[in-house]
Amino acid sequence: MKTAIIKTNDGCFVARFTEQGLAGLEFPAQSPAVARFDNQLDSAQRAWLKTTERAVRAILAGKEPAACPPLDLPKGTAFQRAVWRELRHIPPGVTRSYGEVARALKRPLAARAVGAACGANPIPLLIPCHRVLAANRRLGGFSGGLDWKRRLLEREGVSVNA
DNA sequence: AGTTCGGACCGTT
DNA sequence: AACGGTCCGAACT
Repeated sequence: MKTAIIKTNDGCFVARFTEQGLAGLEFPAQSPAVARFDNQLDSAQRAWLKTTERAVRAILAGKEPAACPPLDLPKGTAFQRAVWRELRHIPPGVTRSYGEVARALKRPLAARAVGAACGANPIPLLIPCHRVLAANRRLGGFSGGLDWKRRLLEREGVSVNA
């Protein structure tokens, strides 16, 4: 697993690449105690990095990315991957509730499990878990911090209840 | 209107 | 067996 940095106006994101594709994306750490980075990406990974950079910047601007790198989601359960795949169908500016995602997966009562799967999402932004709100149209939770969730939604033109 | 409370639900560890 | 990025209705203010 190789690590790369993506600089944006909102801070430096951390991207993790395997031989299969992008495996992880981390929000900028408040304490940039960044460990050592072996930036020895191979050529395929360098291409993925550029695609990832453009995709991240697009989403930070509230827009749909033109392209995404291949995603490598090794340690996800079948249910989690089903949730993550469903999330990728939600375009910018659109939100669903945890329960709605559960129903789309034919597990109408699994709203809480959907929330847990969102929390386990290794690639935020590209897998847009920030577009999933509580049923009362309030924010719900977010692993990366609710301020991030609110900010991302605002950039997409979504207004959220206090 | 808004808020709190309790129970029920599901997948993961 | 216990815990969550939940949900809904009921019972409040």
